[in-house]
Amino acid sequence: MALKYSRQRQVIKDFLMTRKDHPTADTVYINVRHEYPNISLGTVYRNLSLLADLGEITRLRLGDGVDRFDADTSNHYHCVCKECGSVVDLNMDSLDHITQIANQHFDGQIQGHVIYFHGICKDCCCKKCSAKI
Amino acid sequence: MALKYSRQRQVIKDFLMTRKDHPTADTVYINVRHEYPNISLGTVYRNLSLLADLGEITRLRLGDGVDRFDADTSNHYHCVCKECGSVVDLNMDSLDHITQIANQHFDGQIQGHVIYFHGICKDCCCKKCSAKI
DNA sequence: TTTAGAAATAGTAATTATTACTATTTTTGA
DNA sequence: TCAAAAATAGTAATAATTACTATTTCTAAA
Repeated sequence: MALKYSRQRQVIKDFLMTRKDHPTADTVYINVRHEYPNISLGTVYRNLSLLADLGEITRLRLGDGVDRFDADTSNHYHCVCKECGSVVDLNMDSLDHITQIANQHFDGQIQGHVIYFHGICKDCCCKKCSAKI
Repeated sequence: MALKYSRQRQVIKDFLMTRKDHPTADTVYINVRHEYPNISLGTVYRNLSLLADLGEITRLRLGDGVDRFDADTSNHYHCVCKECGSVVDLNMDSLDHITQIANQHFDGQIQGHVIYFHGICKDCCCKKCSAKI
């Protein structure tokens, strides 16, 4: 039951810390293979889940059926670009008050919320503008 | 391309309108079979997607990897019970202001948001209370 | 330093939700 | 009534993820 060190887990976490684009398990797998060629996909999934359970990374579920992972565990939100599908960080204060509002309209007990935003990312906005020129 | 009537689609929608618990495609399938025994699962999926695209029902994605469907298309939120997994309606005003707040912290253009709450539903709250007596 | 047992791995198979395919049936407008 | 378009049932395929198992790695204690 005790956690043991594994080089694979370390490589997975190190890789995730270099990325700000919230990669999927498959993307982690493809990239980590560059420096650890015979790591298995199951190992990537198992360690991403383990790290998420430990709170060392965050699992993002943005409704498209694929889990994404974020090495930044600080409290922040995300925006999904409808044009390119990218997931961009949104650094803003936690919207805790909406949990309070929800509780006033609910018979049980509300403990938290999940939010993600959707729209158009900076890059796709720029592309649209220059296309109009 | 023109939409044609289908009895199966009608039965699916009629069933969904009787339910307030946001059933999954499989739950719809199992129940609709009672009155339409040889309907196929593919037909249920296709029609739920079609009805959602038409805006006649709403598709809910609550991060557990299973789509749920709601015949109530009015603007409201949902709470997922961590004890029993039920999905309960939360009738409260739309939290449009958070989209504005998010836009102030984002370089692109935010157009909307998805929220769901999690906590303990009324029934599970009651069970916990009576267990303590 | 050796070693034994626990934990982790690689590789593969299985699972689950969903979509795609196709021959047949149903719907509907002329 | 009839023909083309749309929908269906039944089956196969897909995609993401989890489970299984023999082997390897890690680590604490001798």
